[in-house]
Amino acid sequence: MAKEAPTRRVEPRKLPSRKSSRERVDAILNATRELIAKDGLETLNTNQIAEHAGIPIGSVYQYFPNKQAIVYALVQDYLTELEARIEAFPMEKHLKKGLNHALKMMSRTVTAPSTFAYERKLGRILLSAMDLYPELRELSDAHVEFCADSAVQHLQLAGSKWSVERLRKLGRYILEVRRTIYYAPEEIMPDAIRWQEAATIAVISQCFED
Amino acid sequence: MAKEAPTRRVEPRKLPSRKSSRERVDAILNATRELIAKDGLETLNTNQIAEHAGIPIGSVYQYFPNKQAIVYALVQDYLTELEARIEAFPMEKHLKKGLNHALKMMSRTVTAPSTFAYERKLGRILLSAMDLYPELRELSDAHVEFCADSAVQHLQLAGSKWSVERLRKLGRYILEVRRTIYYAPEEIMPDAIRWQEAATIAVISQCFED
Amino acid sequence: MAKEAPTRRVEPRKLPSRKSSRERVDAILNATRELIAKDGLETLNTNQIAEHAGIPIGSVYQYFPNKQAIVYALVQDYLTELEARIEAFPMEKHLKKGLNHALKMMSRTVTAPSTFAYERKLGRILLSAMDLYPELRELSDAHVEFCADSAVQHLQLAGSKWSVERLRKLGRYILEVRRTIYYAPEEIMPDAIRWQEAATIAVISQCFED
Amino acid sequence: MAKEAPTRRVEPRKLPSRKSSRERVDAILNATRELIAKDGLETLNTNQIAEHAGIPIGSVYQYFPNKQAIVYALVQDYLTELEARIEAFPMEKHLKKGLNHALKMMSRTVTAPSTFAYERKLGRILLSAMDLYPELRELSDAHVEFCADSAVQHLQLAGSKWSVERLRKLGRYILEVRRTIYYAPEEIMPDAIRWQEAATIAVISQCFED
DNA sequence: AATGAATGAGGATTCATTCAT
DNA sequence: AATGAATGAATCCTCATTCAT
Repeated sequence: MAKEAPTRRVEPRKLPSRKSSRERVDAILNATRELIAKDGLETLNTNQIAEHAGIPIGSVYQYFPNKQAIVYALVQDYLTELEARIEAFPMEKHLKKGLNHALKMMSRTVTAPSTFAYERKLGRILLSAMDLYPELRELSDAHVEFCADSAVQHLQLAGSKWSVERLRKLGRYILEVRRTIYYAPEEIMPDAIRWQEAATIAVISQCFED
Repeated sequence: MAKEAPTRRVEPRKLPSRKSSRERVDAILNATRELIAKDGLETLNTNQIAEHAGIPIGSVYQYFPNKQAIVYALVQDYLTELEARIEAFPMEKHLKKGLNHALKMMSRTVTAPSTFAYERKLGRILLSAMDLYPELRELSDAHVEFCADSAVQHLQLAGSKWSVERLRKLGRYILEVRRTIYYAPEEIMPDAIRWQEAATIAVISQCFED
Repeated sequence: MAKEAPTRRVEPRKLPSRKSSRERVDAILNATRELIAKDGLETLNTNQIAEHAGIPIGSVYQYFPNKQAIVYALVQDYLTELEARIEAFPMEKHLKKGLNHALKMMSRTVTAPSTFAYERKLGRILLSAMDLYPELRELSDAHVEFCADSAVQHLQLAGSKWSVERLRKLGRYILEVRRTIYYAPEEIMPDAIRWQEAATIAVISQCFED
Repeated sequence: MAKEAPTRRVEPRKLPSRKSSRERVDAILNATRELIAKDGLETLNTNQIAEHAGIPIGSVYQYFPNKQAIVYALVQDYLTELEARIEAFPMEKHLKKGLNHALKMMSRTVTAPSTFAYERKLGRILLSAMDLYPELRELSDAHVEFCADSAVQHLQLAGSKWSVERLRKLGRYILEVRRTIYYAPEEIMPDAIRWQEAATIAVISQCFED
């Protein structure tokens, strides 16, 4: 019989305070980012991370209780950055120029991907990882909550008459649409951003029409 | 130094001819599908697959040279099915009722996901796997080629004046948009399909406007 | 605890009588010879032998009860051939031209290796195998007996006054000397045969001097 | 088709520095020596080695990258010892008492085997292993080079007029002759050493006569 | 008799994590 | 606190041999 895959604790063992601690945590995270971008998640291993980061394996476990926690922190960092962008978007300001302008700007700043290919590739992998690893589900869920809430606020502010429940659903779907762009390969990149804008607006527009 | 993760051979060891062989291959693949849908890819192991399929481990290796090859076959099956749907779409017939109608139908039949939650979940995992496991990259690339080619044909048939190169790019992007729906969670499902339709059409429409 | 390495039965399962049976046995043995000469004994496996011989694996087990028996038969063939050469040596005839001449001729015909490099290489491997695989010990022992007995006869005939026990020991040692030549690499080959002759005679001469 | 047997890496994973590391490496090597002398190479397995050495299997792999590397180290140790004996032989000193005396002493000290039966048995197995396992070929080749070079030096010093090429060949052949004694069974042992001496000298003498 | 798919015990190797120093 | 050698459960995969067809 297949056993249940147990979910392990993922909180960092301690919050690094000394400067060198913060540096070490960053070294670990960056090494992990590079290894994941290079070889994927399947072959990732902690000794490799320590070696690549130039840090003894014992010290890695000083900062992270286990391997999952490293990937967890990576995803957390990533989502936090996305959420910061959403939080910072000044919907009111843009609404003054009209709904269309507001939607266009929101699409450009909130849903647009990094302009750096490396970050896009990493983002793509991290998003995939959230689907494959149960440990990351809680982060994913919290992010979904955040984005949905935020969407409700923004869209109500913009004048949508949809119910909160429906707007939340729409927010969750927009989140998925936004992923599209992370999955877009390099080769189609200048165009893809514009198409992404069109797709986002087409979806969002729904809640102003019905 | 991080070594290159070697890519392993993934062709099935032999083409099963006897009836029971085909059955066994199916049993292996189905067991794997269920285990993946249940616990994800990380904890998947060959002994578990064999046990779940009710087949001795040695027999698993009679049909597949290694563990990766099983996942590879799964993804291959999955993509083949998607491609069959694309190939079967009768664009000409729908064009008679106008471009808008044709696009809507294409979006509904070609880019819409299975109506079965289990298949959507599995699809979502397999799509993620393509990003995380280097062994699957070649399958992913071939699928992208197929879809891009197909898009060029359909869109030219529908009257787009864009160059082949541009249409190919668009085709590749649409492929990514379609993924959106696989990543859409159950809870937003009836609505999401309609939004998906809107997003797809918004993107495709671009090539008829410029 | 390390278990005793069990010795398995090694008699051929049946004596092949039909022509095609004999051919099949030869095909198996020759395939094995080639594989051993190519990759050594460690990686030798029965499925590989069957494939290389163009014979189904099931049929291999019709003629040999197990893998060891194949190698056993190979060594047996090889030793039988060496023994035939010894048995055929006409010591009396050569003695007529004197002891020195007899020793020289014996060295040339009895202890000289095949002139074919492939056979020398195979011989070298088979001789090594006799040291490494307990299953072959009995063949090796019997061969030693045969050679020692034969040496006693030949050397007494040639006039040695040593005791039978001592001559037997000498015979066993000569057998080892003869191995030398099988271990001689290609590159030194024309000369090595002459040196081999000198070494053999030097050893044999001992029993006529004391 | 028979595939090429791949040669695996055989360098020790790390050079042990701590005292206990060196002890562990020795424990592994000695356990392996005993198991090989007892049961041969065919049935040797890593778990057995670990158990016999009183060391966890994981630790075995801390010092050796794979099973082959252990045998490789064993053979290397063995050949190094043989080479040390050759390097230490004071040909000049012995030449003062004449060529015959020098050759006799060289044969006695350089080409004679250990007086310990256990070591002879192990040596015999290791020498056989060099023929059977492709991984050991490079060690064998290097040893041949060393011995041939050394022979050239010694024999030139002793006054041989042969060309370097010819002396090298002779050196390689003497190496093979020396093996004889390792293959000599226990029962003929006191005598065999003397016969070995005679054989060696007979061969070496060739290069002073022509 | 001939076949070759099926079997599963056995063996090599990895790697997350610990803990003695 | 910092280290990195040590651990052994876990997992992949092989292959000699059998036996149903």
